Amino acid sequence: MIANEVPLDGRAAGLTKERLLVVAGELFADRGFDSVSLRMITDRANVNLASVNYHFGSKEELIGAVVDDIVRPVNERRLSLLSLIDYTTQDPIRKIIHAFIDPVFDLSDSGNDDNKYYKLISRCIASRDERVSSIIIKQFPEVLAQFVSALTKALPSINSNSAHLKIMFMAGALAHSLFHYENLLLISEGRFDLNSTEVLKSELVSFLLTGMNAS
Amino acid sequence: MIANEVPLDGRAAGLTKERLLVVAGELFADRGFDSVSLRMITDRANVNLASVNYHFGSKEELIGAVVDDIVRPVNERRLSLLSLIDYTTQDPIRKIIHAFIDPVFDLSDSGNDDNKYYKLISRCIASRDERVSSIIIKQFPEVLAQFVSALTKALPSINSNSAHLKIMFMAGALAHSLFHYENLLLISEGRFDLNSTEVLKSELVSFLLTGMNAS
DNA sequence: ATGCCATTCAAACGTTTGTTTGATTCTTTC
DNA sequence: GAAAGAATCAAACAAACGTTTGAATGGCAT
Repeated sequence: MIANEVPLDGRAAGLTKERLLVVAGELFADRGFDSVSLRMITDRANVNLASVNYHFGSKEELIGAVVDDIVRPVNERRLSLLSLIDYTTQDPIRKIIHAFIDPVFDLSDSGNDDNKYYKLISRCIASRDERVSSIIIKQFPEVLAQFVSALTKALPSINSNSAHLKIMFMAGALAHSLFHYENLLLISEGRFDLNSTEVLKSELVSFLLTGMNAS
Repeated sequence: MIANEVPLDGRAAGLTKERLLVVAGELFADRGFDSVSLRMITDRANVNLASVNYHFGSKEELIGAVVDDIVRPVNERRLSLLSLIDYTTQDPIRKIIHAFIDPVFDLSDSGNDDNKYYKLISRCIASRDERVSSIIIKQFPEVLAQFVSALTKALPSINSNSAHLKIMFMAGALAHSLFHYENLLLISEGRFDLNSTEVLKSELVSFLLTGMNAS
């Protein structure tokens, strides 16, 4: 029966779990992980309160699943792009920068609801929450090390301190501008012609590009 | 009686309130505003639980007082330094950058406990917490506008979009690197010779300096 | 149809949270 | 020194939280 492939009622396997991930991601994105209760999530997802603990075990593991779902693909794509760089060609630094930021900007290319992914990923990148950063921290030293190594190849004269710091500057500029992008549109009413994040991205790239080559 | 000027017991006026601000600031700095309960604060400060509501009215107002205490002086000093800039002299951009970041770095010049102020102010700058950002937001549009204006004077060819974004990049790089400074020291054991934040600051300045002049 | 397993459900659990209360203690003022 | 006011205290409050429970419900193979 082909019709069974598209179940309509809420009892279909995997549907509740998926819906929890989506709704939790939306709420976490614009209210933070602490301020969102399980009841907010389950109410909005039209599922029972207990289903969170049934499918994920605890709220902490739900947060972990949401964070991992968005951070892991980004970091994997970063390392993948980074490994493709040929340092003998021109402008390897530009490619390093794109390897770092493109996977983030590309998050909402495939679908709708732009700000959701942007706010969520920037919350993860710049998280000050112990529970979240413990997940990020597991992946980031590897990512950081790879980008430091890449930067050293592209700029042989750079020292380790400087390379580490510049990666942090890049991460900070990315996360901060992405998270406050909405606010920026509101503050300067009309003066911004940014319907998409294209302008933000190109400004960010040129800003980082010169910064990486600094002294 | 001169001796009365320096009261020794806990009943002296203003002492409990002051101690609450200090201890709350310490705890907020490295655990965030949500994760710290009033009982943690009052226990560590050796004061009664009810004294928070007596002196501040609510937890939210305590957070507000702590945030305001650290953010307001920084922003005032920023605008003060900014107003002193002579745009006919050389390197006005460098001075703009210093006007933005120096008041933050200077926070712990006067006293001890470096990381406390750094982590707290960076939590405020890059806060994703509604309660905190509502306090920051009140002051930041003015600061942002002034720095955009300054950047426009120093770089007449820059457009408004670009200027706004570059200030955000600067704020993000500052907050992120300052907050994760500890972690950075841990990750690269020994390789960092940064006993102070001097190296971080000078790297940040040269990074931002070239970035501001980008395209 | 029947038994089985996964899922959903309403309800309650114990804990922690910020807040309030009313009595008590100290300081200040006359 | 006694009254008045400010500050501290132990105790309790109601609300919200994450979690657990046990029954009810669904699909599915036999």
